[in-house]
Formats: sequence, structure tokens, C-alpha cells
Amino acid sequence: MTKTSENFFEKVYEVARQIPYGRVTSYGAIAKYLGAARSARMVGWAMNASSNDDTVPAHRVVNRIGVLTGKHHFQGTSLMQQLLESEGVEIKEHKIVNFETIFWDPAKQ
DNA sequence: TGAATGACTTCGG
DNA sequence: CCCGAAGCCATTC
Repeated sequence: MTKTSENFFEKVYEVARQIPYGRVTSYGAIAKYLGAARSARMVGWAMNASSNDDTVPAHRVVNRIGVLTGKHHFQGTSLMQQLLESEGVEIKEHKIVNFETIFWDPAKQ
């Protein structure tokens, strides 16, 4: 592990924790907010590393169209969707309904 | 060192 | 928005 990655991970955690209840955001939005707009994949990678950290609501982070691309990396295949649904987020075919409505932009914080 | 991989994004059709 | 292809970048082998 390099110190640069740790810094990046920390930033991702910070942003992810600030996602309000029942709201979601995208990897690209977080990456852009961190100044690494071209490293959206690394955000997802950071989420994978944060899977062991329950303080990071990784289930509130999806791709740009609101699809739960990372649900397969979660503990169990339906946990991610269940968590979102329990927060009032409606899911249809692995995709968030009214995604644009509940989308939370980290830059607004 | 180089090649492959991926919880993504953007572009052209 | 759907589809295919290319780009990006840190990590892994």
C-alpha cells in the first residue's frame, strides 16, 4: 500500500459518509469531487477496500445511471438492494428509480 | 518492466 | 437510453 492510495481512500470514505440517508451518488461524482475525475474506477476500488468498513455506506454509491453495479461485490447478492430499499430508495432491475431525484452531489456539501 | 483487470465514463452511431 | 469501442488509472500477477 502506498500513502497516496491511503489518502485517496480516506477522501472517498469522508465523502461516502456524508451521503444523506436515502440519497445516492455516483463514482464519477465522488472522483470529480476528489479532483480525480478520471479515476472513477479507483473510487469503486476504494469501495471494495471499504467493504470491511461499516462506517462507509458503499451501498449508496452506484454508477452514473444508477445501476447497482457493485452489488455482486457486497456480502450476499441482494444486500445492497435491501439496504437501499430499507432507506426508502426504490430499486427496479438493479437500477435506482428516480435516480436523478435522489442523486446527491458531494460538491453541494 | 509489462500485460491484464475492473464497484467507471465518455463518445459516436 | 441502448450498443460498441476507446480512454483512464491504480492495483495485481
